Parts: sequence; C-alpha cells; structure tokens
Amino acid sequence: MNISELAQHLDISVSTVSRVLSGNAAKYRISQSTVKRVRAAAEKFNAVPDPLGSSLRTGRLSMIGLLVPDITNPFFSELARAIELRLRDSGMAVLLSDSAEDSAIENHLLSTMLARKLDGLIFAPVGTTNDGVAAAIRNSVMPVVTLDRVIPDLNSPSISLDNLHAGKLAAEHLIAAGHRRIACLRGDDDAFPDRERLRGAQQALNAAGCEDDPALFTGDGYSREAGLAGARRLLSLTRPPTAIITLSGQGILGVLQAADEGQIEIPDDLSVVAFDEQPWSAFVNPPLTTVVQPIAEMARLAVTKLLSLTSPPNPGIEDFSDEEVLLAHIHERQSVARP
Amino acid sequence: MNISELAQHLDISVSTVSRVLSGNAAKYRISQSTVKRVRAAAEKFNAVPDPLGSSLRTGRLSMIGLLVPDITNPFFSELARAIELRLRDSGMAVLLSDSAEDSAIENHLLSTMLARKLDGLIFAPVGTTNDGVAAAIRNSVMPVVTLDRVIPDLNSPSISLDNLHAGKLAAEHLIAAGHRRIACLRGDDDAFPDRERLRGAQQALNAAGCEDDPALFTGDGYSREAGLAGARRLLSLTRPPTAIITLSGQGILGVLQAADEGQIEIPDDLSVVAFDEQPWSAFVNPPLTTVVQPIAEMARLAVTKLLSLTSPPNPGIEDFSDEEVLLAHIHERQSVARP
DNA sequence: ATGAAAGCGCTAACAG
DNA sequence: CTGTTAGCGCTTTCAT
Repeated sequence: MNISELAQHLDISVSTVSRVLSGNAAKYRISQSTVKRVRAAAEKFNAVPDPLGSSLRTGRLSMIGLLVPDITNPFFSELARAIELRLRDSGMAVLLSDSAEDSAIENHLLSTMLARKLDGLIFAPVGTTNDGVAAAIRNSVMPVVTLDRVIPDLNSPSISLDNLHAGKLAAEHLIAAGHRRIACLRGDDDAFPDRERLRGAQQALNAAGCEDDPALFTGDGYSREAGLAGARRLLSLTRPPTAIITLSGQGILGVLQAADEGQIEIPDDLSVVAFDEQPWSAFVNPPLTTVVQPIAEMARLAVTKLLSLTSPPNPGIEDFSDEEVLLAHIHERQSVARP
Repeated sequence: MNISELAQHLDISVSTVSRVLSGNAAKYRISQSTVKRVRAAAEKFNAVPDPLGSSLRTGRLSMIGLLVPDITNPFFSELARAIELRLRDSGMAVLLSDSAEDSAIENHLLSTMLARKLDGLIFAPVGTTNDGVAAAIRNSVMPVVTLDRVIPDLNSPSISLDNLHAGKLAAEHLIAAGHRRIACLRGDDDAFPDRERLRGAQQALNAAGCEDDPALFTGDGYSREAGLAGARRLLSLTRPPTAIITLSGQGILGVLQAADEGQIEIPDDLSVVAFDEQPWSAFVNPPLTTVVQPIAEMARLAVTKLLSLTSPPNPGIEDFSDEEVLLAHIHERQSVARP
C-alpha cells in the first residue's frame, strides 16, 4: 500500500502521512495522536513511501554506483563489501557493475550509471586508458570518486595506492635478500598501477646497480593463464631471474604452476613477491610474501569522500585532501630466500 | 538535458520525442524527418530519457536485486559476475547487497529491496533459517528466484545444488580410497546446505559400515578461523580421523593450517576433500580434491527463470521446472590418499 | 503523424 | 498542527 491510499484510509492528507513516515513529524509539529495513528496503520498495512516517487520529487535516489573491473578479484570484492557496509549506514544502496576489464563495457556501464542520476559513483577504472570515460565524467554533475587508479585531467577526488612506492618496496625487499637478477610480471603494458609499480621497481633496481635486461619485464594479462605464460618465458631464459615480482592479480598462481612444471623450488631456486594479499596467500606452497594494500582504509576514505560531495553535504564529516595516496606494506612469509 | 527541454528546443511535443527516443517511432509512424531531427538533437545535447520518470510511469525499474550472504566468497562473486553479465544483455542493472551472513541484516536488506519495487530479486539466503524473510517474500508481488538454499514454504522457484548427493559424493570418494574414520567439518549447525551435505555423507558412511562417532561431526562457522578451531579439535582426538571433508567455505584453509601446526602431512597422514572449488584450490599444498558446483549454469538458470517471471514475460524464453536441482562433481587432485 | 492532457507517488511551499 | 496544490519527468490514451 502506498502513502496516498493510506492517507485516504485514515481520512487525512497525504502530506501528513508523508511527514510522519519520512521522520519529519517533529519538524512539522504533528500531534502525537496522529503520529501514532499513522504509524500504526502503516505498520498494519506495511505501507512504506515509494522510493521512486520520493526520488523523482527530491532528485535523490539514495543509491550510489560502484563500478569495478572485476568483482571476482578479492581486492575488489573486499572493497565492495567494505563500501556497501559503510554506505548502508547512510541509507545508501549500491548499484554494482563489473566491466570485466573491458573499456567498451566500462564506457557503456558508466553512461547508464550517469543516466540513472545516482547520488554518486565510486569508480575503479579498468587499467587501460579510456578517454571516453574521462569526458563522460567531466561532463556530468554526478560526484565521482576514483579508486585504485587515478585518471588524469579528471577533477574528481581519488583514492589510490602509491604504486611507485609499492613497486620500490617489493624490489628493495628482494635486493636486500641479495637478489640482483629480478623479473617483473606485468598485467597490462598500458595499465596505470602496473606501470607505476614497474617504474618503482626499476628505480630501486637501478639504484642498487642491478642488471636492466628488458627480457625480465614481461607479461600480458591479469589471469592465472597469463601469469603462467609469462613465467614460462622467464624461466626458460638462458639466464633466468632469481626472483620474480608479480605486479598484479592472479598471475602469481601461474608462476607457482610454472615453477612446479619446471621442478623449480620456491624459494630455494626462485624467490617470489606477489602484489595483493589474497585469502590464500598464506596457504599456497610456499606461503607468499606479499605487498598488501590497505583495503579497509581505502573503502573508508572513498565513502567518506563521496558522502562529503553529496548534497546536502553530510554535516560533521571529516574532510581531507582530494588526492589520497596510501602506502602499501610488505607481509613477509616464506617465498623469498637468498639466491 | 531531459526530453521535455529537448522537445521545447525542437518545438515539438514531448510525446513525439519520447516515442522516438524509446524506440517506438515505427509503432507510432513518426515521420523519418522528425525521427532524424530528434535523434540528432538528442545526440548533440546527449539527452536521454530520465529512467526515473520512466520508471514511475511504467512501474518498471530495469533493475533487479542480488542479495548474497558474502560477496567475498568466490562462489558468490563468480555468481554475481555471471548474473550481472547475463542481465546486462536484457538491459537490467544489478542492485547488490551483502548480508554478511547475518539474518537481521538480511531481513533489513530484503525489505528495502522489496520497497524499491525492483523488477525481481535473485536471493541467496543466509544459511540459517530466517522466518521473517519467507513471510516478507510471500507477501510481496516481486518475482524472486532463490539460489543456493531452498527456503521451505516459499512459492518461488529455486536453483540449488543437490547437497545430499554432493555430500554422498565426497564421502564415497574417501570410502573408495579406503577410509573408514571420516570427519565432517560443518559451517553452521543450522545451515541448510551444510546439513544436507552432512546427511548425504552420513548416509554413505553408514552404507559402507563406517564408524559413526559424533565427535567426528563438528564445526561452527565458515571462516578460516572456525575451520582451524574445528580441525584442531579433530586432530587432537585420541583417535583422530584419517580423512576430513570440509562442508563449506574457507574452513579448508584452517584445516591446512592445523595440519601444518601438527606436523601432519596431507595426504599421507590425513586426506582432505573440500567443498567448493576456489581459484586457489589447485595451488595450495597439496592441490585439493574438491567438490565443485556448476556456478555458470546456476547463474544462467537463475537469470532465465527470473526473466521469465518478469512482466511482460520475455518471449521466446525457455521455461523449466520451478525447482532446479543441479549436481556437483568431484575434481580430483592430490589431497586424498589411502589411509 | 503529432499534440494535449492525465497521472504514476511523492514532497515542499504556501496557506491557513 | 494540517490541508491544498504544484510539479519532479515520463508514457500513453485520446483526440485530431
């Protein structure tokens, strides 16, 4: 039952019912008796104001979008969970879309989200550059916070990892263990986080005077299969690396598989540092030394930032920089040894 | 820009613009010239009919809900991805909610989804019984397809695994390998899939004349931690089991950890069969023999079924039973050996 | 082939 | 303290 029917039933005006049911009874000084009557009847017929009518009128949907490249990736599913949890406290629902790491799909999903006039969007872009997306966002009035990857020339706030630092961290860890011939397995040549991580790693490598063999920097995808192919290539080099850093995703599983195929013992014959902590990181053979991102903190910042952009701005909300850059840290386990 | 502004700009009526932009130009025999004019202008100002107005008028939201207990669980995130992909082809967006395995939250999320008048809901309930939920769904007019767990007395179609069969399968696999003292690690005493799987396993165990020691059927949670606790209990028994079946979730990781702590070699000292294939199943030590559910098929059935319930029923859509029960199969790897 | 007008369910400004 | 009214943006019937 909708609120006008309810009003009719009670023989009072819709406005009054609306005021009671949307929690503005006090503000309009509705009498206790009517408040009770309305509440009781609403309960009885379980009548709730239709959010659709309300949204059309107020222009507010109480819904934000979450656009991620791969919900199957634990990094994003954990992010999604944390974000939804926090948003729920503010009465916001989450419209999820998964672009499947595909720019064309991403473009399409973004337009439908913009068209839907959501209250805001938390956007983790596909790694590769996508000009359409930047333009679409700039032309829209919807508050957007960008996550994981910062898109240049976009005037929306972003939450991201200091990928340069993270890459450096991984390489330095290996260097400190005595490695000099270190390979990096990339997800996508064009992908921002990977590129930065690679740059960071190379800076560390150069600073330590390591070899700079282009053959050591390879990779073409985030999947386990891509990791497998890359690792095979690396391990069949005349002079294979003594350590591999996987710059993203599930590729590490491919590395483990390749090592297994080649009877290569980790960490004795090959050390490995993997980007992104995963639920299973501690349980593969051997337990992995990983570079971990502060997911919960990212979710918190993204939501807080987005809510602060929402109108009317949620009062009393902490404000902070428009470009939050967080630091990763290394979780040491047993996949790194001296060469 | 919305379509009335567009109409004003073109000096024609909103109706006409609406008819063109919602693809009904032919139906209303709009002239080619106006069609072109409207299309061009819409393109230029990138004007799209506001879905909100449209929804209010038609009562259709082009949005379905997906309510899962834990998006972080690969079973559900893969399901979510597959579902969203298929739904997108039908122009439907997905409103995701995660109940965090909590009935109270689930109740709340369900009500808001029902209130939002979505076009339908795909619902994977929390494992424990939740009467409020059944009542809410029965009282609603929204098409609901239940997934993973069937709720009794709910007149909506369901897609589920034959959990009894799956439990049997796991136990028989172990029995065939020569095991007679087999433990089952449960997620939740009250949870439907677990209970059925347990029942199936016990049937197989009884049929094979195995011992029926209550101490062997333990467990209290889906998390790795719960699995760890349960496994410790099991392994410290005076006569520990020679094999463990984990009936659900991440518990298996806890078993691996407990075995590790106790210097127990898998599969030599202890065999293990794990429910639910995971991305890492092949890569832990040792690679796990798992019971795998046909996720893609479940997603396909759920979406097809839901669309067939949607009004107007999507024509040409295959129809099938209201209680689809799918079969699991075993993926043999290396975590099972003769005792 | 197109326009006018009603109405989906709600909220908020205005009027008492 | 409560009612009346207008209008959010759209689709659709009815009229022409």
